[in-house]
Amino acid sequence: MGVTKSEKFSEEQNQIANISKAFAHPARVAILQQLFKMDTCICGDLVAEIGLAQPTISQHLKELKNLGLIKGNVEGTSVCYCINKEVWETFKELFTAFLNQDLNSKNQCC
Amino acid sequence: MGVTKSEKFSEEQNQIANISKAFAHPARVAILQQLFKMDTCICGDLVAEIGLAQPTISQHLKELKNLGLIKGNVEGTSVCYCINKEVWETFKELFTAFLNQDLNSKNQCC
DNA sequence: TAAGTTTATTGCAATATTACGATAAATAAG
DNA sequence: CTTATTTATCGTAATATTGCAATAAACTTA
Repeated sequence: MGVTKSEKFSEEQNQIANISKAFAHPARVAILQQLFKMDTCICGDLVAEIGLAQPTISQHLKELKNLGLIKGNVEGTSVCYCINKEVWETFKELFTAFLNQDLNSKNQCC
Repeated sequence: MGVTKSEKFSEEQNQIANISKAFAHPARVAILQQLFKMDTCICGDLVAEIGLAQPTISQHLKELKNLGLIKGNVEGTSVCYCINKEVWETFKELFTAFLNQDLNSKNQCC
């Protein structure tokens, strides 16, 4: 118990759930928005921008990186993070298809 | 500790995170897909369709209902669930905007 | 009213997530 | 080499999520 039974679901369903998990915390949403917004990649600036402790931000960055949504590049003592465009596009298509499902018009019990 | 610090984030960031949470479990993704797919609203059929126990499905349905994504309608001893179109559309727009953010082209450190 | 059907709720166990202090690791500057 | 700067990792505490057996609640039918 307490474990998601992934094997009961399709590949697509699990993928949507996994990507959603990445978006399921406002700090990670904020990090992604910052990476989109800044014209230069940010690093520890995220710690200042978002009001959470450095280890917490580092942990969120790790999750986004593990999923493949962002890439990290070491520059001296600091690390520069960017959106991984290819992965973002792939995820976007998967998600857009899910969001744009057609509702059968007969479907009206409530 | 262990509590998401929602107050540090914008309304929009929290909204995206909350909607994402609803999508962050394959069983809920499967439930939503079924509700879209069936031409008649389903109810306990979800328990048969998805291979989880009845209380578990009931709990997932409750979460989706609390968020406003689905509506439930009692019909005799059974309950018929449907997508809440208006809420789905609202969430879709919010999400689509998030997914379609523009990447600044100068943003190339990695 | 009694029995059957369907869904919701309760209670609990297992696991996952979030947060951060302490500290390690890596590099840069002096 | 020493010190400062920046980021990652470890360890741990608090909380949230997932899953289901047991049971309650609501309704139907006999």
